[in-house]
Amino acid sequence: MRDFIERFEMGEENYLPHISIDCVIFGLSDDALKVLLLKVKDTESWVLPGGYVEKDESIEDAALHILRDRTGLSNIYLQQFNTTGSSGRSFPEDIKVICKSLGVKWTPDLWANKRFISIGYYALIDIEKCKPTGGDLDQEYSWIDMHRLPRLMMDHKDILLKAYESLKISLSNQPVGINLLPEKFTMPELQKMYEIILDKSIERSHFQKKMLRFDIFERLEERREGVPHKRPFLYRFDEKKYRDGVKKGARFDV
Amino acid sequence: MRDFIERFEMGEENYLPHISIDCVIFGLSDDALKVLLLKVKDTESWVLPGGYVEKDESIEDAALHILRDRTGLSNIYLQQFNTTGSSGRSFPEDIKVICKSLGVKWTPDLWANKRFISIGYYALIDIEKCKPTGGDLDQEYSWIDMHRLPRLMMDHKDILLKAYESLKISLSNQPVGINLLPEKFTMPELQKMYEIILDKSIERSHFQKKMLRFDIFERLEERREGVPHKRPFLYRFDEKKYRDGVKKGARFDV
DNA sequence: GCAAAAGTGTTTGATATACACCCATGC
DNA sequence: GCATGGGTGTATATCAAACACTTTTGC
Repeated sequence: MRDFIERFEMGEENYLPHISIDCVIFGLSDDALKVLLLKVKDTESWVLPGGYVEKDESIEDAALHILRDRTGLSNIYLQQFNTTGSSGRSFPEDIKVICKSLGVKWTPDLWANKRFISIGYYALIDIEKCKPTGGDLDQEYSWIDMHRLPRLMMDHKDILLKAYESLKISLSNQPVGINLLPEKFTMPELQKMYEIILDKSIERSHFQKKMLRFDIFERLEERREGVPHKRPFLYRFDEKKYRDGVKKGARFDV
Repeated sequence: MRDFIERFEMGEENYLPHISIDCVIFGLSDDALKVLLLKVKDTESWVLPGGYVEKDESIEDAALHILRDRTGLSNIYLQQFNTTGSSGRSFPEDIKVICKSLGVKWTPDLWANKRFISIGYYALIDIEKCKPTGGDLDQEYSWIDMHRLPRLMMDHKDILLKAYESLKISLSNQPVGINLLPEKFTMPELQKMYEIILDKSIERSHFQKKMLRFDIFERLEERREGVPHKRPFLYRFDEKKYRDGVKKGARFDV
């Protein structure tokens, strides 16, 4: 694991200047879409997990490193959604607060105070598989409901909302949402996922028929056990069938 | 108009380091989707119109400046589609060739040789309204058929293909294609635009019914004159109706 | 008159929507 | 037994796809 604070202090030598990576990590729990946020010590403000790009590292690898540090996961579904770079995009006052919380010396001419262009990625993960950590920063972290966001530093709320819009559009045309679920899932679970993210209710019978018509889910012999009422079948996403469908020009609109 | 060569020679002082903007400018002509490319003097290679970001300029403004310089147009439909930044993304040999064609001195430690992160924008324009110029570079330019691309320098072909994929996806869900047409257009013209870009034929009657059901086009009294055969009606895009439709959750899938 | 393109209508099958029915489970 | 959620079936409206018919224009 990289020692972030040490590298941060020598940021001018280690990182590409003026460029940052911000990650929006989505997960599902308690029937809600959640986002992993970090609390800045001694404040009531939160930030997105983020970092910088090493001079010999791709921007995607930089995002993957951030994700691995925060979630303990590799093999993550990752999607670049937006790069934001308005002309005066620098936040020296916020950086000051963050430096204080990290125990790092802040000066007015610190490299991190400069104007930054942020490359945004969102990740979709199965929250059960994830072991979140404060990373090297030993920060407080929390999975926070998309619809009950706290105050976020810098322009991270704008970035987060853009990620959410982007996710909704993707989910409407592609079955990316399966990355939020365990490998085996039921149709009601799949439906709930769509309903939560797209924020609308879907008719049960219609949903099942549509999904099965896509012909990208394999129904298993097993059923979900240990639940009340009738036990729903388990399904598994069939990557190959999906790719074949895409090749043939099939659509997966919800 | 900015003197690009002068600013390029002092690039280290004028621009954000390691960041470039590449623009894919799409237009329609001769029943084909075309892209504005610049020919590098004394070579058989082409490049995308591009540039760098001034230290006090937003990335979107940087793209708009490039577009204005190349097309003479402002008020352009502009869409950011991808940021590419693999770890070794530097092209000193290509930069050398480009410098030569610009009449600019090249050295191995030139700022432009360094690793660059490219922010990609595509623009949709009415090719008739456009007065393309080589810009300050006095380069040869050409509208080139998307399906007959020449050799492109650096990784510009990858960038171009990503822009095209992104355009196709957008066009499948949103009526962005109207930006490629004049203000007044006929249904057959609209249909042709979809057929060209999505690279598939669409049934005439079905297309008209679907488009009119969207309820975002206003049929005018006039018809397209000076054409053989029956004269088709002219239509105009109704921005307000479209926004209302989006608000109400209407879909515009083609 | 003829060919070609455009507007419109018709037919058939597929999908969307709403709802009904039965089944399995925990209490 | 009863409430609840899940699987499946049915009826109707809407839409997709293919095609036919009519109109309008240039030649």
